[in-house]
Amino acid sequence: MSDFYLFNTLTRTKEKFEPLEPPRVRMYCCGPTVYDYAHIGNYRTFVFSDLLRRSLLLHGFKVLEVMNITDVDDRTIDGAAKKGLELSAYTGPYIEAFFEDLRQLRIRQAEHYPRATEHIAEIIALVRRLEERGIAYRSGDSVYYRIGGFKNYGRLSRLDSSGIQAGARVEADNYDKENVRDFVLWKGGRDESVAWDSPWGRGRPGWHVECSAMSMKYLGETFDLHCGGVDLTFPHHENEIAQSEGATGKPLARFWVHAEHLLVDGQKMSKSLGNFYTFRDLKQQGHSASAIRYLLLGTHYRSQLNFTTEALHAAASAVGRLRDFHERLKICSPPPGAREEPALWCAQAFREALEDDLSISQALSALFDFVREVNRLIDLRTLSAESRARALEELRLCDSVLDVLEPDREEDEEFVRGVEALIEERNQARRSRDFGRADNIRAELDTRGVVLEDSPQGTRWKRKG
RNA sequence: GGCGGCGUACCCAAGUGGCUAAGGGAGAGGUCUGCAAAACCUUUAUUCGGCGGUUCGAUUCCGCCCGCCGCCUCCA
Repeated sequence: MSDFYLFNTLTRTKEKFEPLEPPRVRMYCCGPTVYDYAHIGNYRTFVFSDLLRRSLLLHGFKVLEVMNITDVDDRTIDGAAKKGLELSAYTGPYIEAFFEDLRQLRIRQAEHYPRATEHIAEIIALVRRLEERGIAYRSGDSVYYRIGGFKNYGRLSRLDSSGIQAGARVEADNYDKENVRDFVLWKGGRDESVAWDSPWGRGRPGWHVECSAMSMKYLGETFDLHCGGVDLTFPHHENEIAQSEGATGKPLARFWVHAEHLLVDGQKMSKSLGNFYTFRDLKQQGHSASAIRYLLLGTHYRSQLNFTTEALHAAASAVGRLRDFHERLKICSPPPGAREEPALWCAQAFREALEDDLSISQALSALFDFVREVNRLIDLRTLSAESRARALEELRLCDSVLDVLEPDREEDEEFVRGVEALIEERNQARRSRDFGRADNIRAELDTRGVVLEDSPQGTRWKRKG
């Protein structure tokens, strides 16, 4: 079997990836904070983790994936307070919306989606463990992590203390801490409605600690890989390492993999610039989920991805090309006696590209070379039945990662009957050489968003765009 | 101030110390078609931000400059 390589943020090099207990890969991905609808920048990261997951599967690994749902933090608490809702009543709809977006974007489900609010006991246990080791200390009503007690602090992000201090924004409550760089594990004494009992009084968990507690619960003290957006490298992942390794004395994850940011029209997405989009916004503008998926998938994960309307249209066209090819391959009738084409493969090159640090451009290049070649053979009518079957299998393998071939929506029966009735009427007109009538029907269907394709095998139709 | 990334055709985007600088989109011409669509063929970078250097040879390595972007305590 070939090897699988990934760029490891810990070493800043591309390394051979091997799980601790092959073939099972245990991975943890930082998920959403459910204070609002997730935006396309978030989905860039989640599509990346989906690509990683599917590439691991294509390679032959088994995957156990955990993605956390952060349902308690300042933003969710503020949001709930503003609307006068209980925290869970506020976050619930956003959690549902998140899963619906994942479904439409065809991001495969992780095995577990633990929520912070459902793991308070585990979080408290972890903080106690850190206390016992002398790494956590109490100050006021809160508990903090003592950076000085963990010698590897800064190893992942490669930020030294001077760098951190030079650019530091000063936190409002830093006077509670022994050192500005210390971070909070348990926030107490805020007299908020959102609080749990703990050995330190009522309070709530700090941001980073949930991931340490939950990854440990579902994946063990050491697992294979941890991924998320680049901005999480510091402080979130650095702090996760400090918490987990501080408590266990064992490495947290062997590989850290980070997805670069998405830009919109060349700039960081922000509400003030007016270039802030949720997945729902884009759907509303008429863009298909598969085009969005393809666009998010198509740029290497360690490069910034510039999201533009033009690129979205290009992605839609590329998906259309693959789908047209798939349909054409399914219906083409191989002539008897055609020779098997030995050169007809692409899945291996596709897979090998992905095994090389998810080189998606190379993978797509191999796929499209294949599409052109097979189309050519179909045109020449030299594609054998065996080659056709193999080509379909090759395409299926590639699509097990891309997942863009299936149509985005279920057609409702009434619409389909209407379209098919008009197609039949048009074909009668064509048989009687009434081309004016035939063209009128084509135009009518066009206004309904339907494009026709006449072929020796009959008339096919598809949705425009 | 510290750390890091990027700049390849009209757009997106791979890649390599020298063999025709992938692939997708868009445009142009052609084949096919009643018309279309799809598909195929041809075509669009003697050139890889600029200037130097190393080298027989650099887009690829080194230096400087210009431009863009990110991180440096709660942002994917």
